[in-house]
Amino acid sequence: MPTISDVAKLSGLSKSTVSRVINNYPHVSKEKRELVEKAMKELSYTPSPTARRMRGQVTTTIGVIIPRITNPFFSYLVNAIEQTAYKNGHQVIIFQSNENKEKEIDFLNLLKTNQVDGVIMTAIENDWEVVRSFQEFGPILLCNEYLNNADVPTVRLDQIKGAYIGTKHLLEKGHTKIAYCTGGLFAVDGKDCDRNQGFQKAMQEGGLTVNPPWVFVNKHTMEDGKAVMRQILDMKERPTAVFTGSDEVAGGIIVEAKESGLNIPEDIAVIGFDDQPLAELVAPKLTTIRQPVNDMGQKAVQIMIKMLNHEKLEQMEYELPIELICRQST
Amino acid sequence: MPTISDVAKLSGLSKSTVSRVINNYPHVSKEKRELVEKAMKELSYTPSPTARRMRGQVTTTIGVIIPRITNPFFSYLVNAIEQTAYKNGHQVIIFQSNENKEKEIDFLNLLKTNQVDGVIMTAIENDWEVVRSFQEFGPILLCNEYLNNADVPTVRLDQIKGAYIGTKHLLEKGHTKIAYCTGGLFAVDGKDCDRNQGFQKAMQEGGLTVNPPWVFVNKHTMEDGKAVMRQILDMKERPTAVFTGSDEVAGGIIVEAKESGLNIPEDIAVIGFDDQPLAELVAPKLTTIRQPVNDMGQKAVQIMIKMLNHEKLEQMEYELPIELICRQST
DNA sequence: TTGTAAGCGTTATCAT
DNA sequence: ATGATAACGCTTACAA
Repeated sequence: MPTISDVAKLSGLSKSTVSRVINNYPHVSKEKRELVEKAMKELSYTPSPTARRMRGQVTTTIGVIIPRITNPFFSYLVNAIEQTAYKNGHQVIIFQSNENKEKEIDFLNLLKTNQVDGVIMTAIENDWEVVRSFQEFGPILLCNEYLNNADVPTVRLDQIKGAYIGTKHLLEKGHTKIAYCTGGLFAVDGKDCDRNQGFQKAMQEGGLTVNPPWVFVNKHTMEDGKAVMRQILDMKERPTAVFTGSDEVAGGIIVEAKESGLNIPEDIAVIGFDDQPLAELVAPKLTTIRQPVNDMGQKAVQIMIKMLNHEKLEQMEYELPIELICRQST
Repeated sequence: MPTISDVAKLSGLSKSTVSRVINNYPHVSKEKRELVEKAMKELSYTPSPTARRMRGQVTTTIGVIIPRITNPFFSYLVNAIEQTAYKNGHQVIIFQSNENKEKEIDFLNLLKTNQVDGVIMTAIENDWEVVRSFQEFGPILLCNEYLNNADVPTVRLDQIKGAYIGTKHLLEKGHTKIAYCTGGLFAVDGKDCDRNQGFQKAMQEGGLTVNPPWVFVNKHTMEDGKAVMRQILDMKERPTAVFTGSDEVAGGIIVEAKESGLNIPEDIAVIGFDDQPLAELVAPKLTTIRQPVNDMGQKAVQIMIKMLNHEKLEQMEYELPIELICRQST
């Protein structure tokens, strides 16, 4: 690989001048500039980002932390982030935390060592106190995930509303025995907590109380969904509807229910969350809460870029709309 | 951020000794080593990978080029690659080419500038002659995608066989009017070409000829699948079975067929490729060709690591098994 | 066993 | 307008 010195030598000028051309500084004569450009072309020279980074300038790489890429919600979110970043000349590095605290720390360390210039977190595994301490090494932005009293810029949806309208919809269909699946626990901070609240609010308004055996926590995958349905089948008193925290789980529930000869939505209604492509694929098609992933990814990158440029943000929280998509599973 | 000099100062030793401890060189006295370790801990020091990279050693970052992350086949493949790499202390950077030649070149340039130490390509957009030229900047490995006469290490499946057993299966079910969907073109090099061959071989053996209007090229997504089905519906003479190059396309075909009141597999049989999770979700469940994504990802990383270490490879081509998963759509 | 010093490819500072 | 030089944080001959 040719270096800046090679270009300098070939063009008969100094490294400084070459550097000035590269970073197009104002005070370089047209004559010399052309000389340098010719030499660069001739050697097909590319500046070394490593060296530049060492020198302490470039801020072009964005790290994105996701739980797992095989969850379509996140693959679509990452896709939106990557596309937007690329258009703006930024590179994206994707990290899977696999819901693992240590791995998350490993990745945040890349911020510390300047491997990435900023981090977009779509989920948080460690306590906020731990994550916060990394803010001194570079900007951190929350996207999708959020904390209720945190001092971080956040791009989020109104999860309370999401769970609320979903549950309300089940109530309107006449259900009174409603089960609830969440990806998190039933009482924590942030996104999942808000969904729990939205669910409980709707239940209360309907004059219903939450039945603990019908609450399933830590459910993420299609397999989890199948397992949930098997548990429900074993119950003496079964719910007539299930609210889930993800389309994948909902899909698993539907597949297993049909396997056991149940009809959907007659015997059991199911509502998903995300509006993933599979929602249209499964039969019956899935009623679900649509999250505007593309907009969320775009917005997140736009804000991250502002943060990297040390621009002031107008707001700390950007909230995007969420809506019910009514199909056939309810 | 503390540097190696800070550690040296605090421990009262030289940078060299600290460096020796970091890279655990043999000849350091236990005494000094402990001194250094204590200082490192005290400062919570992390060596700067940027500086190390500049010095020209570290080879720990692997780039992976995929067409799009929202295709489950690739998200699962990337997942396997990432997990394996992480276990071996390697970092993975994911690039979406979006089937775009320029973007692919942009990413290969990271190899040139030492941003990544090796590249795993799961698809190739540019001509091999172009890609090959990047080999001088670091190891390139083909995974999933392949070329028939190329001098690159490759981890691949027997695509001829895959298409062959799929088509054969349709023949055995008594079909004679078989349509064919591919992600590529109907006559190129590599993976898709082999599938075409497998398809044609089975057709010939069944005494059938390929009907051009029933060949659909460049089909990738569920939407593409729906469009294909709509085209088929408009035909005077319709095929009774469709072989597709991906479960997503097959899913789209099934959804659209059901929408139009057709029964599957009675009116039209559909066979997918990949065995993605959606294969179990769609009704009827999808008959498909399983590709061992996990094994493929694992193997690819293992070989890439060998290449990075300049170890000699026993073979240039590693072929993994492929099998028919028979469900209800045929 | 340990330390000194040069060098990796840039850019910023200070002269000229 | 241009050039010499130091500095970024690390590794590695070479010396001691």
